[in-house]
Amino acid sequence: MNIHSFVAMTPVQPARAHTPDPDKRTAILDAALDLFVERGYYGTAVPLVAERAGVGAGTIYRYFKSKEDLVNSLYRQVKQSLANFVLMGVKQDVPAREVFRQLWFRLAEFAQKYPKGFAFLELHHHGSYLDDESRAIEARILDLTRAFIMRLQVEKVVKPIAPMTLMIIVYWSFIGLTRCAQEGRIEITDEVLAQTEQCVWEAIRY
Amino acid sequence: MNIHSFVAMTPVQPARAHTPDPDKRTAILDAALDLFVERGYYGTAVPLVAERAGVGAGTIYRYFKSKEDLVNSLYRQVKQSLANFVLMGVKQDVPAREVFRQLWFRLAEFAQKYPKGFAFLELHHHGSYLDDESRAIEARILDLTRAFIMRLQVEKVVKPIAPMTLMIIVYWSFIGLTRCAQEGRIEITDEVLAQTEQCVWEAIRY
Amino acid sequence: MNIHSFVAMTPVQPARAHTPDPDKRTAILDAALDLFVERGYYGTAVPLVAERAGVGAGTIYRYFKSKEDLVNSLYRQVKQSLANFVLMGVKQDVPAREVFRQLWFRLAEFAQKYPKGFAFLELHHHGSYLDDESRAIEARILDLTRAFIMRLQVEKVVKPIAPMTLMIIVYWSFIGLTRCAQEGRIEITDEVLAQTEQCVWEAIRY
Amino acid sequence: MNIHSFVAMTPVQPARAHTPDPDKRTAILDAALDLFVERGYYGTAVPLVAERAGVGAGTIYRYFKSKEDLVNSLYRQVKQSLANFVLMGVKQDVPAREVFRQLWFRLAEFAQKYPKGFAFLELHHHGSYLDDESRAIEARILDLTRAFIMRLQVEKVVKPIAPMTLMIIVYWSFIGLTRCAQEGRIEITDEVLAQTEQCVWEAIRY
DNA sequence: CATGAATGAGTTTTCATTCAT
DNA sequence: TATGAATGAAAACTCATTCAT
Repeated sequence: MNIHSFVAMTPVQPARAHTPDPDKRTAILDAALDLFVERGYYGTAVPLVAERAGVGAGTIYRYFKSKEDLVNSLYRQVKQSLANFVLMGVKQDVPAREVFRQLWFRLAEFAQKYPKGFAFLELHHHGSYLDDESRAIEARILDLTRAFIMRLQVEKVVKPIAPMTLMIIVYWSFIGLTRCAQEGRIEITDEVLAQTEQCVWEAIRY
Repeated sequence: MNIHSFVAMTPVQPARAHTPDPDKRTAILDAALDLFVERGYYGTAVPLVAERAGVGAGTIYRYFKSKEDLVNSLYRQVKQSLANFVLMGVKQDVPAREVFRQLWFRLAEFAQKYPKGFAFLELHHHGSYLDDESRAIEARILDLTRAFIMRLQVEKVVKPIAPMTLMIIVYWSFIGLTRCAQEGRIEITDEVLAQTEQCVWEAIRY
Repeated sequence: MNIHSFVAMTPVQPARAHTPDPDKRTAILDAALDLFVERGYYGTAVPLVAERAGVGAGTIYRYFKSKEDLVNSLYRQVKQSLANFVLMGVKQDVPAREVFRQLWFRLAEFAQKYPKGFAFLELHHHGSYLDDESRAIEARILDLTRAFIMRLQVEKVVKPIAPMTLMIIVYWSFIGLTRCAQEGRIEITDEVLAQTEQCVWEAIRY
Repeated sequence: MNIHSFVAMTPVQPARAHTPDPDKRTAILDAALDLFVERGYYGTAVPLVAERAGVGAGTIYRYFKSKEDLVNSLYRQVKQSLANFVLMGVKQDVPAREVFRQLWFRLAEFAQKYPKGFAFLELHHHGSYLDDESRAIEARILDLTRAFIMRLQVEKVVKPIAPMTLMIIVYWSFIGLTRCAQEGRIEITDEVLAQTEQCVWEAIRY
């Protein structure tokens, strides 16, 4: 069970006429995810990805234009998966406090189910190789989230300051949590999760 | 004006008998800081650092044993500078709320004065090349901070939950802020800074 | 015609599954042998070996882990070939004097057929880069030779002194001969060979 | 007590107007001898020679044109010292057998007194860097030795074959002895020395 | 004169990408 | 179409030599 089995359910991957074997593409993405998280982008040799994926080195280049294209494709898929997973799991017809709680725990569920996927999104210094399309996806997700926050602001349940600021506090607190957990500094128990959720809510609530 | 002009005022750098030209050493560290932030550690070739520093490629190896030694020296200097800057600028004989405010704005002042230095500390997945000494410095700073939080907990001004959790919320919110500012997503005005400080305080206060 | 055409007939080279082109491996070994003899190990750059072998520089590293691995592989093959060639060509059911003569001329035949191979074995100060396996091969050959000498001593046909001493006189006299021939100081004719064989025999005979 | 204190007694070093400090020159040669024997020519960095000699790196280039010039100067001095030492210690008005014994033990005495000097002469693959002058010295010594052998041949005490051949047997047997001693394969006791002298004499005697 | 910091050409080695099979 | 052996450009690092002091 891997993130791409989830990814596969989403309409993210654009149909590329010349790549007739989606299983092989998925195998390559899975292998790349594992290795990028373990060893970093620059520390991962393409032939190694091929070997782990069980394909020839040249085959990778039938599915991806370059190593950079591979990492960008991966980034897009995982980012989109995260957004889908979180947003699709939230019932909106409940009080704002409850919606927030759901979002937080949905985020936690994703990070727990697909730790490598989440780690990949936040662990690296993506800046140097992300392309415009990847940045566009990020921007779209950001817009969705901003819209949601603004709705809460209209309802006067969260503070009337720049939505971006509120998002940063919530999301980066969560990232800090997972990062520290990865490095073994803390363990993310249900209790910790509940406590931090409460803290962060108090940070943003009206 | 660069972080090392600040670093130079602190007694951080261990005297290395065989490197008699501190200017050149500083020039190399400055160039490395710029480039590591721009392109990442693995994305930065040593000759490029040399060129930007205005020295020959071989010269780097007169001041640093290896590229890894260079990045670790840089990490230690900046990390220590940050700790010194923040802790030395805080008056302790004031209410806890005020101490927290001072810490936050001191952090912000550092990040504003030496944006690349702060970015460097948090932008990378340092894990793969930091050595024991660098980790020791990190641990020492962490301990200091934890001790401070526990004092606030005894005074019942912050929540009685794991100090690490509280630290994460505060510090990673700040990191998120600077990271987004770097990427041009927000601008860190005095107002934003005051608002976020207030939010984060509400997250951790008792 | 090169030493490796001989080597190829012997079961020396261990099967390396990941190197499916023995021709290319042989071409690299041949080029390395030429160059190491001409310019020494440290005087020979890897790309030069590649060029002479007619392959890319990177290709060398598909067949050998490192330059040191290359020189050790070469050393082992040549040393083993020499031992095989000499020992396999000697009939043992003849008088000791005759066995010695056969050994001497067999050695000479090898040195004449594969002058670079023989030169390589003795020309260098191998000490600094030979690994344990290479030394083990050397030790094994030494033991065989020592055993042979001790048999002659029991038969009272050679002097009853330390076998190592006798070996040194014989083998290093031969090495001196080939070295001087290489440097053009003498020419190794059949007559010279016969004369020296007689001299050396008189040195060690009882 | 080092070989160059001996060297100093010989008229070998040509007066070079621009090198006014023979002590410093000697210090450099001594350091180079030590290091070349320990680590080989290519394994020895010039600044290391300077450090061991207690001079600046640049100073070496006031006494020697280049690293190659340094190794050649060293080679010439040691080679000449060896020749002087051996030839000057031999009384000629005794029977040929006795002269040979004296030569052999004089050689041994040199190798024992100045092991590094002797090792340097024979340990390396000098071929790649020795210049014409060094080769000329070698040739001169060779001629002297050849003349001596031819006298013995006229007296019918050694075999009437090419003098070079006889020289090779004697000298390379001795080299083999010292080389094996260095590598720890044998120990050169007085007994071994006497035995080998006897063997080698029997090799060349009429 | 003597120095030793600085250099850049050269070293070994890696790896993203290609292309003959 | 899929492969993986081959490549060569580029990486980190070394060191003989120079030259400002």
